[in-house]
Amino acid sequence: LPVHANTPRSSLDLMPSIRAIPFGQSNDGAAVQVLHRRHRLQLATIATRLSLGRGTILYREDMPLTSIFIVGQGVVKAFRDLPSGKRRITAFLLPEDIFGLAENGRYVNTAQTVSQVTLYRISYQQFTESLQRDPDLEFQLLSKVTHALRESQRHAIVTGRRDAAGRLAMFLSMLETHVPQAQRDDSIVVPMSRTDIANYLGLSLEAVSRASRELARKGIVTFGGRHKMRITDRTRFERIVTAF
Amino acid sequence: LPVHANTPRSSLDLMPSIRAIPFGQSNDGAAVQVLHRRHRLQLATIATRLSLGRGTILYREDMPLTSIFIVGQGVVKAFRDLPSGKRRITAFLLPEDIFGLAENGRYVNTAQTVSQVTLYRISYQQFTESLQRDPDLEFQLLSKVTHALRESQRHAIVTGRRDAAGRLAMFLSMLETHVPQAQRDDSIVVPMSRTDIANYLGLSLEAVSRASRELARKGIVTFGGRHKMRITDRTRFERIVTAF
DNA sequence: CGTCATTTTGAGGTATTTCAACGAAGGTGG
DNA sequence: CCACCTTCGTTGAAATACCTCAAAATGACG
Repeated sequence: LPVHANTPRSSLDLMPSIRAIPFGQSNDGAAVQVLHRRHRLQLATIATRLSLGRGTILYREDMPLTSIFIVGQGVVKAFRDLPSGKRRITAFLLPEDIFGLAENGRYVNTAQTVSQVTLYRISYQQFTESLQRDPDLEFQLLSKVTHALRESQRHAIVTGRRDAAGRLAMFLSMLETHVPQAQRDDSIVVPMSRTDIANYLGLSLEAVSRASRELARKGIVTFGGRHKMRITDRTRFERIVTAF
Repeated sequence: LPVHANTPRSSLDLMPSIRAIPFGQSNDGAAVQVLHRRHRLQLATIATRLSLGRGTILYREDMPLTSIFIVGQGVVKAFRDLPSGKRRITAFLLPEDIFGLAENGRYVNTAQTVSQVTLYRISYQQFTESLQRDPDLEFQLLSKVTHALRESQRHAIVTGRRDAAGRLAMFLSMLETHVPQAQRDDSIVVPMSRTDIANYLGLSLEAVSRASRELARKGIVTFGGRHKMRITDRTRFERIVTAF
């Protein structure tokens, strides 16, 4: 499945900064902030760059932990499939996020690319060795995991809302803040499918579809295709996001 | 409000191990595992021991970060009050958990004691200094925050269930695993109120009450007062916990 | 042993889930 | 470049489960 898998490299330009690092004996998640230049350089020397197509599985739940990953471009989803057949996406990993959360040496989620993605893969062993050699790097990682924890709590609060439209609005608001927007206009890129959004928000696909239509019908947002949207009534949009 | 506030101490016996440490520029949560003996000793020298009654507010959302806390005995809840008036408990902090999650120098949740509690308070500044001096301690903390992240994801999955009885069963199951059980019999201590449980599970108080009654009526559990319960049909209990 | 807070119970309202089927979009191969 | 096929998304209607409101009952505390 890996399309490209180059050997370790040292080009700083190609090694992205890190936003989040859930890892180690347990965990996954999305984190934040940027590593210092020298940390990036250090990690670049032990990272393998990957370019992967949409839908590629990086690892599955319960598989032995072998590597952690850093997102360069694109979006990855981390999810768990429940006995009922339902799927719960625990986090979307965006550029600069680091992921590969594990527990007792096994990944706790399944990771799959949502779009064409550029990734940096680092063997877990080498990663931990780097951490032990560099306390500063470790502190950066700690900050990132902490941030991921905050994000996870936020996620729990969003899914606690009763109204589908409100949950969707909060999700779109989060996209606007966190997803790199290449656009010059004020449109927001929605890289994931409606199904993915439903699995993230804890709603049925139909509920997400209806909520989208509802926001559009009320003139609050406009969709330009399924992966691009624009907020046309910021006031009412914020009111919905906040009103809970 | 603090009932007792002794000066810093160095008694290792009285300084509990740490289970979770969400802290720093952002974050809160519950974590896991135990610090090494010498770490506990080190923290004990800078910690202040507190003995607090039920319902004591330790800090409020948006207040400036001044200290982090470690639970010795008892239970603390971390929550956010939403504009609608609803309250969402993001985590229960149990013995050995460390908490005081903040973001941009301000606590992200409000922390309040659920029962009579013994706490260790450490000034944030001294805490970070200890971390910088001791990379091992920092690594332990990283492990704990990572664990807290896993717990938060688990919480999100629990609240994603549709059925109240199932959510309650998962909650009770979690209590059985994590809450110190002084009892010699197989009964489970439920330190928090039904209202707290409702706020944690994202249900109404009435729904929790009805779910409790439902489990009891079916003979799956038995309640001995509101704060003690016993699982009388382990098979069906596990079936409910797992069936989702 | 009385008061206050918490919990239980009942009845009705509402939003989402389900089930089913149609429609649109994206990808592949001829 | 078009047709076909598969996946994804939209729509409609009924069922379910929780929420809300209101009131009684239970338990905690002093």
